[in-house]
Amino acid sequence: MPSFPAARATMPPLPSKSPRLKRVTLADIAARLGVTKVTVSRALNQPEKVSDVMRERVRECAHELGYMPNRQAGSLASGRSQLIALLIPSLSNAVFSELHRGLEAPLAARGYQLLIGHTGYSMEEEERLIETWLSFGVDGLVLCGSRHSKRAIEMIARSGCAVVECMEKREAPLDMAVGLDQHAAGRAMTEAMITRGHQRIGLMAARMDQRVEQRLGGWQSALEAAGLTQDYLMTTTAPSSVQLGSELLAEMLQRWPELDAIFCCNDDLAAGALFECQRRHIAVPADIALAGFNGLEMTRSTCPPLASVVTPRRDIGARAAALMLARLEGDTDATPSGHWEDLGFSLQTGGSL
Amino acid sequence: MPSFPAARATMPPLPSKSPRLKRVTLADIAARLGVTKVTVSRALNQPEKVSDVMRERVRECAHELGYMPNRQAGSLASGRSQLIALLIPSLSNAVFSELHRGLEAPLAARGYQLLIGHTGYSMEEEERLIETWLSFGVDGLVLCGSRHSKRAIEMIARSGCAVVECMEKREAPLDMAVGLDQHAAGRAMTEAMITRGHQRIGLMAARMDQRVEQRLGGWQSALEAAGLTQDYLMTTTAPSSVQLGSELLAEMLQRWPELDAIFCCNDDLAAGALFECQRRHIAVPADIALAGFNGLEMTRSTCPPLASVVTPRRDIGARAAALMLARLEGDTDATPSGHWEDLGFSLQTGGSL
DNA sequence: TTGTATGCGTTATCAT
DNA sequence: ATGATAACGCATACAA
Repeated sequence: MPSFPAARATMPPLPSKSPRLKRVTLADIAARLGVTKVTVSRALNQPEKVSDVMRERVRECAHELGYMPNRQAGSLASGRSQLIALLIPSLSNAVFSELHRGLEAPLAARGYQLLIGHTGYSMEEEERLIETWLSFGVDGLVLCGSRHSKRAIEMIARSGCAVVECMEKREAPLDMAVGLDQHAAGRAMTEAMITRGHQRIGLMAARMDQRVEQRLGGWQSALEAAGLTQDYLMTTTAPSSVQLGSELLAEMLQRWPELDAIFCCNDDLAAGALFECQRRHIAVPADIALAGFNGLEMTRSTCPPLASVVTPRRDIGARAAALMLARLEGDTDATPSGHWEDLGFSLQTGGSL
Repeated sequence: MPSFPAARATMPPLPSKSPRLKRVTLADIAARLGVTKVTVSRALNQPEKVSDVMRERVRECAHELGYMPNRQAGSLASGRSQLIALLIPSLSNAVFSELHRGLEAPLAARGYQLLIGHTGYSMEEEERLIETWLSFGVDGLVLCGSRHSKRAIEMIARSGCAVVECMEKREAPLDMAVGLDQHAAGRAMTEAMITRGHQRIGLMAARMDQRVEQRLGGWQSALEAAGLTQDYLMTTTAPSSVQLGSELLAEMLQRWPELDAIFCCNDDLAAGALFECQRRHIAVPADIALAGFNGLEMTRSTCPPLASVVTPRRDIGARAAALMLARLEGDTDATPSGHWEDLGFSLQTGGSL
């Protein structure tokens, strides 16, 4: 692996940064225009409450001076920050970036800014982030999953902050919830495999977060209902990756050569398993069937395309945003505390079943 | 694609959320302890400046009351937010999540919180986000790339905010910069293909952001230097995806059946191209060689593993954090405005060359 | 339509 | 080691 040289340098003394000029504030504009700060504030934030000429003069002056509002001051005074924090387990998992996409547009449309925190699948880190964002005065919190530390729950309760819990079925949410039944999804995919005639169906799981455990439960109950063995179970708490999928496949085949299908608890694992099959010239699905979970874009392009459970993560984000907005904009009856929604899922059979 | 039912419900009128109790502030603790707010503030933030007993009494009381500091007020008063914003083009691109990983730990260790904004590869959106975060008083800004709107640059200059520009070589940065020479990287990979004996080397690119264009330039100059044709060029501004890689490969092979190698401007495209080759029973690299860019985890697991340019995005994040911290903590001589670093790259030859 | 007065919760500056 | 006072920049209630 050839490596290419790194370099570093510092440019000749550039014209040093202009000394941090004093911030332009409402008062500056007011002074320049011979009016009071209130008028300026109104001209900018409640334009209808001010005369047309005033409004224009203020705007022009603000632009000229390069005025930039100080939102900390604004939030402090008003008690509302227009900030909503989304806490996700992982940034690199496409599932969460799509959840984020679903949330962002509707929130932005109403003037809310979405903050992202990533917990690394740790409840402690989640607690830390909740504390951080609450102390920055977020108006709302969007969490993943249903398990949170006791202290996190207390802090949230005390703050009175709106909360939507995402991704799982959650019949008694902290506040509101949108998700899908991960257990049912795991069961449905397993049943689909059984329907296709597979009998020795293994399960491969990594990370073992809350949702993976629910999927695993679904796999178990489907097998149990069909009177099939639940012995072919390979789990690890290591982070999921494509490479890990290849490794786990190798290990499972060695331990249980009789396997005729493997349900991988996410698409990365499934892809890795598929690649390993290609390396070993094991035909998928003729020799062994594979399925993943989430239905990421990639699963539709592999050779063959991977079966997967398609989860509506983008819709989940969109609904979470809607609930949050309804709550925040006072439409409180539409979204009482305790409200939850199950957005379902669908099966993509691909070519690997 | 079977679909599974969605459900929604609202639970029976739960014991309604306790009415947002008044926030616990420094003043509450002070009153309870018969001291002033200043003392309480000091006990919590500059423990050494207060007597041992006082410190303990304050801490205990704060805990008892469930005190949570209001950082908006703190920032407003102190002029520093301990907030640093990272603006990335895309959340779903693993390159940026790894950049983020590199940044986060060192910043968190010094008490800074990292904000993430995603621009969708749009300069306008970047400008909007810069405005937003500056108005929230961030102490630092980490940007991707070297092209920013005029207004964005003005706002940054006026704010006096510290800036690190990431990912590209940048010899005259706004403030500081860390990256790699994308042109050189594109050229090096192309040269590696030439060295392997390939003569008709195509390039496949999507999204066409700043860095992709630089890689393309590298490809061109390598071909030019070797006296090879630059005709086999297929670009689209559509977002990159694995599926798109498959489609573009199909189109390129139809147009130029003589191609013996394709340099894909990122790993997703390369993976899609590889899968399409598998579908068509085109041997890689015997019939056609493939290479990607970035060296994502996945490239090491495909069959065969993909050649790729490995970029040190995590290190870039770490260096960016170090520069930012040095600047913010007053160690200003170590990181004068104009400072830049090239962290280099390496080639992973995989099995697809 | 505009202005006055006050408060948001904290930190900074000087004192004591 | 602790306190008094004054910012920080803006929004809100109420008044004119």
